Amino acid sequence: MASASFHAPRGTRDLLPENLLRTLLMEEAAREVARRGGYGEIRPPLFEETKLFSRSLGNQSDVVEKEMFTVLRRGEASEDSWTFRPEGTAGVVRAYIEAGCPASAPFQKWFYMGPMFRYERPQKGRERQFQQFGVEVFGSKSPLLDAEIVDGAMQFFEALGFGPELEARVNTMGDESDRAEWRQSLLSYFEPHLDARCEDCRSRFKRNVFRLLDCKNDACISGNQGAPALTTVMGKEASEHHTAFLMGLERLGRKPKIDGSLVRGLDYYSRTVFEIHYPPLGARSALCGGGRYDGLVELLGGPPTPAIGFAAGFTSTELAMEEMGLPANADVIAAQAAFAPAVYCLAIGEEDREAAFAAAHECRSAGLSTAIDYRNRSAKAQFKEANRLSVPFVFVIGPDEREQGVVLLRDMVNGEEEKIPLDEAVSRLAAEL
RNA sequence: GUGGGCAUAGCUCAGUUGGUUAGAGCACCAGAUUGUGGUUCUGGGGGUCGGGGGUUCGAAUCCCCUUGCCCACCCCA
Repeated sequence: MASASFHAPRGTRDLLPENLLRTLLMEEAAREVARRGGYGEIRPPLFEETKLFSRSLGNQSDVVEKEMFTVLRRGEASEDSWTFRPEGTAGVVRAYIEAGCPASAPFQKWFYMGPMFRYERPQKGRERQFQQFGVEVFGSKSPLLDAEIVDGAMQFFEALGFGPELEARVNTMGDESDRAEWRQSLLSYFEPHLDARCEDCRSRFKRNVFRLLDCKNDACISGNQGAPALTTVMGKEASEHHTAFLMGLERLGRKPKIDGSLVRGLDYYSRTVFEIHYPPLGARSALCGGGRYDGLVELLGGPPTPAIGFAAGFTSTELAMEEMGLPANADVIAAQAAFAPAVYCLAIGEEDREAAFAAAHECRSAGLSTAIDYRNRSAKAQFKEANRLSVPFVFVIGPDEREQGVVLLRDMVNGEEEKIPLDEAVSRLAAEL
C-alpha cells in the first residue's frame, strides 16, 4: 500500500494479536507433549558458525548450498561467518557437547521451539522465517526410544485436534556403513540408465542419489523397480533395531505406514527415519520429520553418542489447522474470552477520569485484567469499546457515584446494574474470575 | 535459480468500447439516544488507482519499463 513505505521482508510476516491464536495453541501443545515426556527446554542462539551447519547438514544439501542466511564476519571468507539456523538439531547438538554432557550426563531429553531461517523463494506453507517445535534425545540407542519419539510427534498433532487420518510414515536408513555401501550400489545401478531418467533425477544423482527413489515421475518410478534395496546390504544390528522399533510402535498402539521410499534430505540421519503426514492436505501433507542420527555428535566433535529427534513445522501445521477448521469456533470464543479484559473502568465526564484511572489501578492490583479509555472518548464510545473488547463487566464512574463513594457495576451480559463501593466490587470480581 | 498470475480505501472487491469530481460492503468516527454497548437508521473521514515513462483532447482502463506480492517447480518444515 502506498502509505506503508516499509514492508516485512519477503518470506516473513507479522503475527498480530488477532492472528496469533493458532501459534499460541501450537506452543501450548508442544509444551504439554514435552512435559508429559519429561523433556527439558533448551534455547540455543539463533545463529551459529556457518561451519556447524555445513558440516552437519552436508555441503551438498540444498539447505547449505543455497538457502543459508549468512552474516559475513570478515571479508568474504564463506566459512568464517555466522548463519541464522536453518534447523534446530545442529545447534542443540553443539550445545550438548559444549556443556560437557557427554561426560557428565550423557542421557538428555531436550525440546526447543523458535524461529528458523532459510533463504529460499516463499510459497504456500513455506517461509524464510518459520517456527519449529523439536525434540532431541541423546545417549540411548534403544529402539523403544525411537517409538516414543514418533509417538510424541503424533501426540503433538493430536493435541491440536488432528483426526485419525494422521499418519506416521517410517523407514530405516541403516547404519552409516550400510548407507555408504547402499549409495555405491545405487550409483552403479543408476548410472547406465541415467538417460532414461527425468532432468531432476539426473541432477539429484550427483547430489543425493537416495532421492531418485522417491521421484514422482512415472517413468522414474518404474525405473526404480530393480534398484538395490537397503535390506540387501543392511547389517544385522540395524535390521534388529528396525524390527524392535516397529514392535515398540505396535505396543503404543501406533499403526505406522512402512514406506521404503521415505528418504530424508539431510546427511546426518541413520537407522530410523519418519515423517508425520496429514493426507487430506495432498501434496503438502508433511507436517513433521525426524529420525535417528547416531553419528552426528561425533561428527561435530563429541564422543560417539546415539541420538534421535524430530522437528515439526508451525507454518504447515497452521495451514493444516486452517484447512481443517481448527480450532473450532467454540474454542476460538473461549480463547478470546480468556484474553479479554475482565473490567472496563468507564468515566462519564472529564472530571470523572481521575477516579476511573485510580479504580483501574485498584482492579489491576487485585489481579483483574482491566481496560480504560485514554482518548477522551464519550461514555457511549467507551461502552462501545468495552463491548468490542468483550469485557464482561464495566465500572461506571460519574458525578453521582463519586459523591456516593461507589461505582456502578454493570454486567454486560445480562445488563444488570448495581451501585456498590469500589473495593467491594473489585474483590467480588477478583473472587469470581 | 526457472515458470505463471495479480497490484483500485485499513480489509474484501466492483469499475462498461478510454469520457464529468473513482464506487460498494466490512471496519473506523460522529449523531439519532446530553449517563449505557450488542440490532437499526443517518452522516463523515479515508485513494498520487504500486511506481516511472509513453499514446491520447482525455488513462484505473491501451503500450513499455520497473518494484512488490502470490502461486508452482527444485528442495524442504
